[in-house]
Amino acid sequence: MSKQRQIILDVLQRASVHLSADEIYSLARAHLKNIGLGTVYRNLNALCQQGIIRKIEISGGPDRYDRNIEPHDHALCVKCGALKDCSADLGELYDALRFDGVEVLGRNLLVYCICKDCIENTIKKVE
Amino acid sequence: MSKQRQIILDVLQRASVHLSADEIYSLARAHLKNIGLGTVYRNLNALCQQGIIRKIEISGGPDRYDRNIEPHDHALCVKCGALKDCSADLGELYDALRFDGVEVLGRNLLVYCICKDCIENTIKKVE
DNA sequence: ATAGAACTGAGAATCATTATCAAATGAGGG
DNA sequence: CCCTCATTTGATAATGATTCTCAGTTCTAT
Repeated sequence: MSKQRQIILDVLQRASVHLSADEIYSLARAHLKNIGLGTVYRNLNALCQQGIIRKIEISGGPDRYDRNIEPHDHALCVKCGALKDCSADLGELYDALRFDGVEVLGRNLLVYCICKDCIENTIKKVE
Repeated sequence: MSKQRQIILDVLQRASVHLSADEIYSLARAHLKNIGLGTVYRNLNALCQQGIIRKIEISGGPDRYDRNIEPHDHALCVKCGALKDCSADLGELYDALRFDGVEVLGRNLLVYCICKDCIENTIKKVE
């Protein structure tokens, strides 16, 4: 575990939202001014492979990284970009796939939504 | 509906699998030899916006396009890349989100799997 | 026919990510 | 301590998918 990898992991542990590689790079630079963006990607991938963190693939945008490796899903606010954890029960779908002879490995579920805050702000504007 | 857009739509209607923009481009060129890749993207996006086709965003690969606009999900075989339709029931998750004041707009669900054919081929190799 | 709008093909630009590679770092054995 | 060898780094080039730009072409409606 190199100094760089430790810093990247610290940044992720401390983050309250799911960060993109570029955001992690910026935050890491505050601790190690000439860390390279390539190093950030390299270590994020390594940490994913080791199962220490998890990559959340957002279509139409950069991937984000999540320190919570428990299986869970995400809801993306299309207005403000906030990414919130949530959890779907896909047991029935998995069973159906297995019944067809398919081996299920994992999933990537993104729910597009408008979050509570954005809805409230819209209402305020209309008033 | 320009000639180009009609060709692109025909290609999609005729396809038995979900094609990427590049694959659609290749197939369209068989009908109109100097159609541009930009035109393909432009029309695919227009058709999506009109709700005539649907974009399936595959993390870590090019987007695919689907003429089936009914809400449904997809299972991707990580061995052979085959993309199969499937359908999850996310009613409970949607209800939970709505209960929290979130407006649900849609979703993108991709199940990673190993398809029946790939499993059978692996067994044959081992034998 | 003709003006204006919409669309095209070609290629440049963009963005996220990965690959490359010489230099820096680190751990273990003498 | 110093040397060796492997790992990792930072900088930068390369890649791949997609979007943008723009001059030229094709519709459309009068």
